[in-house]
Amino acid sequence: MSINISLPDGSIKTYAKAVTALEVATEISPRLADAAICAEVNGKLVDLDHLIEADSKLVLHTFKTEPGQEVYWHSTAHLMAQAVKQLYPEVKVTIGPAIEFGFYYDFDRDTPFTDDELIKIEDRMKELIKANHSYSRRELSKAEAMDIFAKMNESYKLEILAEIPDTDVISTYTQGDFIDLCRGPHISSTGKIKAVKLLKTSGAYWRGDEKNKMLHRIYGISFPSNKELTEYLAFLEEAKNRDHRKLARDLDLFSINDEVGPGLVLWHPNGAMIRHLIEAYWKEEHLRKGYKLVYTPHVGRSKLWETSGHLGFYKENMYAPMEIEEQDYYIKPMNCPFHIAIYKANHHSYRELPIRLAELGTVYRYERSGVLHGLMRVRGFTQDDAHIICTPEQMDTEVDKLITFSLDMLKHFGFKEFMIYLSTRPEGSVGEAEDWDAATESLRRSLEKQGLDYKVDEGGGAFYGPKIDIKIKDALGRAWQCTTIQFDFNLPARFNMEYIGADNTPHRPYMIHRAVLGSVERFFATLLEYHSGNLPLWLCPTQVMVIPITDNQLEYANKLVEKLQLLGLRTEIDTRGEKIGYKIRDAELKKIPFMCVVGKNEEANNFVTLRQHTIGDLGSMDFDDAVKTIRSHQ
RNA sequence: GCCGAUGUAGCUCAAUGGUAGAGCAAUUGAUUUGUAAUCAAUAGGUUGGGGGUUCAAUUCCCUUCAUCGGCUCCA
Repeated sequence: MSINISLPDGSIKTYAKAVTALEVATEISPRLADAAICAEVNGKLVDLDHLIEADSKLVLHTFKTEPGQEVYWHSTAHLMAQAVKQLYPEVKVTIGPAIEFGFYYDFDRDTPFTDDELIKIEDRMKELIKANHSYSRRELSKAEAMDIFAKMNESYKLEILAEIPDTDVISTYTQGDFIDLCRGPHISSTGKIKAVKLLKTSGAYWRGDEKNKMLHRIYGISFPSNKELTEYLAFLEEAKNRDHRKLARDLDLFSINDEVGPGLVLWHPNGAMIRHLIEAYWKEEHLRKGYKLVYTPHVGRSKLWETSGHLGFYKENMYAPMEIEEQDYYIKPMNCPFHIAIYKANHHSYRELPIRLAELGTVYRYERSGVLHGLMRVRGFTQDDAHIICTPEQMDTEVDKLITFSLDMLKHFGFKEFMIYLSTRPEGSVGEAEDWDAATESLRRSLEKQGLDYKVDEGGGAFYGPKIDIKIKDALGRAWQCTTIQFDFNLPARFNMEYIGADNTPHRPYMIHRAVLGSVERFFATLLEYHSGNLPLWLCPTQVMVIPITDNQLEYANKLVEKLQLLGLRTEIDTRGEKIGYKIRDAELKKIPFMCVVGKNEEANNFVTLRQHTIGDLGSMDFDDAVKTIRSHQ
């Protein structure tokens, strides 16, 4: 009897008896065997020393694949736990998974880990790497496992074990003197970890629930080479420079003032100009796509929020009411009830639908103090909100249009990569099953029809309807949610929304709640970080800086400014008595896309010398060519 | 909210119990400059707020506010 092992390239290797994944790898190439982290046999991740006893499909994972990275980091987490247990035996271990970048491990101990302790732990890890302990898997019964961890007094492991069905195979992994309950797989030995760095500590609740005990978490990362670690640390440094909060200070875009209040944004002239340009474009596009713009108040009577249900399910995010003439008014956390009120101000025939109401609606939500973050998470923000009210027959077309519209708009701002999620019905939802199904299928159909890659988040929808979320990936690989397209089966019923059908009887319309940018604040922050502050020309508050070399060119320079401004180019002039290098440096640091340098030569020939941000001197040319060059970047 | 760190001039940062400093920015003056920083002078502070210990607090303690990093990712 022979065993056939098929590899991803289509080739098949035949063996007379059972072989390990590592043996197969070694046969292919010693380098692969060295780089291999784990194996995938018939879709199941296993250790490299896993014995293959029947015909199988085999994939070998290195650090270059996602499963490979995950296993590598997970094994490093075990290594860290080993180091911690050696240094601080009284600490109890809990869990330590791999995450998107690196890993963490949560420990139960009275005091947090200090920076000095982190260094000690890292040093111990390096010693353990040198010792090159192998990770060995052992399968055992639940009772045996309970016995082992009870003796070690590892109560969290016992808690985890207690939840595993008795019939499941339990496995432990041991390296050196450290044993951990773990499904695996793992790398073959600690020596495979070449570069490791512990990054930060933090508090984290046991199982993420704030009712549970707070544990102490250590985050870290590891790589198969020092070079990769150095590159990763440089990448973190780069991320810091791109942080929208830093860019906002450098470019004077916005600030958040202690006296005004946390999470409340002050838009400075430069930031406000960019915002204005975003909003103007947004409005124009919406009008072009058949939306009607509306404006609604910032507060509404408690009755409205009772009807909408927000006082029931959203109260903890709402601010305390203010009393006006013995009536409670709430500042709005959402725009929907107002848009519905506009819809309901008139009777509607099916002939009028779809109705698309759009508003840049500013809302206020209570966010817990610990979660505020620059413009990404604030307490007062403006949603680019719209509500589409349509008949069931129109639903498909509307969803289809929405997805196209959203992606087109995001692309216009320079974004290229998107992550799309379809979230389906959660438990405890409201609305009819057939409505949910119809809406979910409509969303799915549109995604399929447009050939878009998407992930399904089963049960991840809002309680009132299924949704599509589009997240933007920035240059550093971080994802930010922008677009959300959500069906709502709650509010139309609560507000008793209707239209008169062709049959002359009232019908309940479908309502789609959507935001393309998400919120202007978050979108602005994402945009800044994505472009590293080098915004597309059409969004720059100052597009051209005119730089006269000496005061003798002031008149010529001022005329130039006037001409550029007349053409609609946002132009400033730097008349300070500084040297040209100084003024250029200043304009470069402010990330102004174009500089017009004018001296006596330019004046004599009626020329300008153009310089482009980050590119440099573009040479002398006449005015029209300069404008043409600038506009070519529009 | 919880855990930890931080809070000194507009910005970036010094000063470990004994009169709070620097660079950049700002203001003034000189310089009129050719592609990423000209020189000099001046001004700028209740060291986040409040309380305490001390002869003396930016420094030690308490409290409060804010900022930063975390708090879903199943052994």
